[in-house]
Amino acid sequence: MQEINKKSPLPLYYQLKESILNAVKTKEFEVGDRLPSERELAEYHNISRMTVKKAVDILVDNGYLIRKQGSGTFVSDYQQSYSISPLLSFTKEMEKKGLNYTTRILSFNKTKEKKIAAKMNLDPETALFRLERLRLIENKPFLLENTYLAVDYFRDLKKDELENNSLFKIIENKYNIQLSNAEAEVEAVILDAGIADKMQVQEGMLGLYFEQFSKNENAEIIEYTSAYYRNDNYKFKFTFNLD
Amino acid sequence: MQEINKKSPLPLYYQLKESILNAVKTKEFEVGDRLPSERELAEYHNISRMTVKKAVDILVDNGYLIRKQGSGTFVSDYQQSYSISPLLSFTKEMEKKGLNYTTRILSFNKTKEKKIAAKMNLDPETALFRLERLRLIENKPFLLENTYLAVDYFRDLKKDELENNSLFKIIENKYNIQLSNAEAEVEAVILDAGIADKMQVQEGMLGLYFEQFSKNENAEIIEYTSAYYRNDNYKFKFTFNLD
DNA sequence: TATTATAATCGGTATAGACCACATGTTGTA
DNA sequence: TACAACATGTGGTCTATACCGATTATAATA
Repeated sequence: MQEINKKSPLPLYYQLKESILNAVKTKEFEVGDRLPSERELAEYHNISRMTVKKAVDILVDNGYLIRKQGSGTFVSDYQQSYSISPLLSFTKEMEKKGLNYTTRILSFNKTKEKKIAAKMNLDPETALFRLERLRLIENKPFLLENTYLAVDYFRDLKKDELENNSLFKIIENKYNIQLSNAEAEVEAVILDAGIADKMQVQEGMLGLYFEQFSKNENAEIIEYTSAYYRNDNYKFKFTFNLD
Repeated sequence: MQEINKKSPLPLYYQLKESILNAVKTKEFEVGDRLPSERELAEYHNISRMTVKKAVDILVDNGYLIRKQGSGTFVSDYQQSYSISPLLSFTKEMEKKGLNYTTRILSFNKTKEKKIAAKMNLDPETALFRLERLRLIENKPFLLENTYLAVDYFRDLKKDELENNSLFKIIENKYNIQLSNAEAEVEAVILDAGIADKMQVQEGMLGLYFEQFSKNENAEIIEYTSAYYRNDNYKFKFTFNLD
């Protein structure tokens, strides 16, 4: 278990949280194991029990640990519900199904949009790349997506590399950013004229509106995508684990 | 603002949390308002600041309040559209978010429906339990779901145990079936008269239609649910891992 | 008047200690 | 042996206090 540095500017509870998390991930503490008691951890690291509690609180809240009063704190076997986002796996999913798919880049430019920056927990003045893509299956538009990336993370991003590579491969390989998880929200919408035109459907048709936030291991939002799906022909499908 | 009863068996932080939440809901504290400082709240209720902090922590975590160091704690405007993950257990999700929820069992009976059985990869003549539930958040209908279970797997399933327990808990604990994963599909729909009536919204409103197949470790479909979600107030949200 | 220091106030972190409720292992007794 | 009583260890709650860093209001200065 990693030591705690009292002279570090990082809060003690934060260091301890990371230390425990690390021990869980490296299997030093395995699923089902009982952690040292709060009092033991406090004594070991020479910090107060309340500080230990704060670190454990966070990990319990995030599902990594389970507390049992009178008994101890244990490593959880809870895994975040796993699912395949149609956005992420678009390429893979299409190949698996043997469908003809294409992606058209409608636009790629730098912008500054305060609302988007706020959603991404960035400074309102942050420069962003905006990538608008239309995805087609069997030559029929299926998905229209707007992706935003902070310029600071993605210097030298060029349109032509986006033409030929999956965005997620670029993020992970060229920029060496390890994406950890993503949150997504779906709602039903009526497609307005602008969207309907791009997707070659009639205005007023039903569609799905989708927002996705992809995060790195420090829970910083790396990528934000908003997208419209056609509601016919193909369904928005995903799977997730339950154990 | 509601007083705190030191003789109550309820924890002080819990009482204070409820008190603040109540004050927010009754507009005693309106969106954007600054709350009394932690020190003021502590003095007013004659409790320690750490206890106030714990109450505020929870409300900040649930999105009701926003803290600004050096400035104060404010009522958030985010609570209007809260995100709900339907994929995990509804019960668990609601408790985590600290929302008031109820489930009404509209009907529970045995049926034989060939189309449903076919979807579940069962013999068309298989007897099925059909469970119709209406789920409410803060007393507003949010989700109307129809769940089907094969009678063979769930002998002795009674309505009253469904009233008091999460279905997933019953499946796992009473019937000892380990659910492994699920597939889900979402599409946008217009709520027809029958559905809209049950959900207390106007006919013709937008909603989400959701189908879910839960499988055990042998990839047999144990549970099939079709559901309608209201498209306002709460968003359909989910998380997935990327690594 | 405009700017710059200073003070006051806010939440953020941390401590040491206290008592409670719950779970479990141990011990003494029937 | 079986059971009840007890001791112990665990997390749950709570206090009073302290100092830090960020923000804002106020006062001093140019």
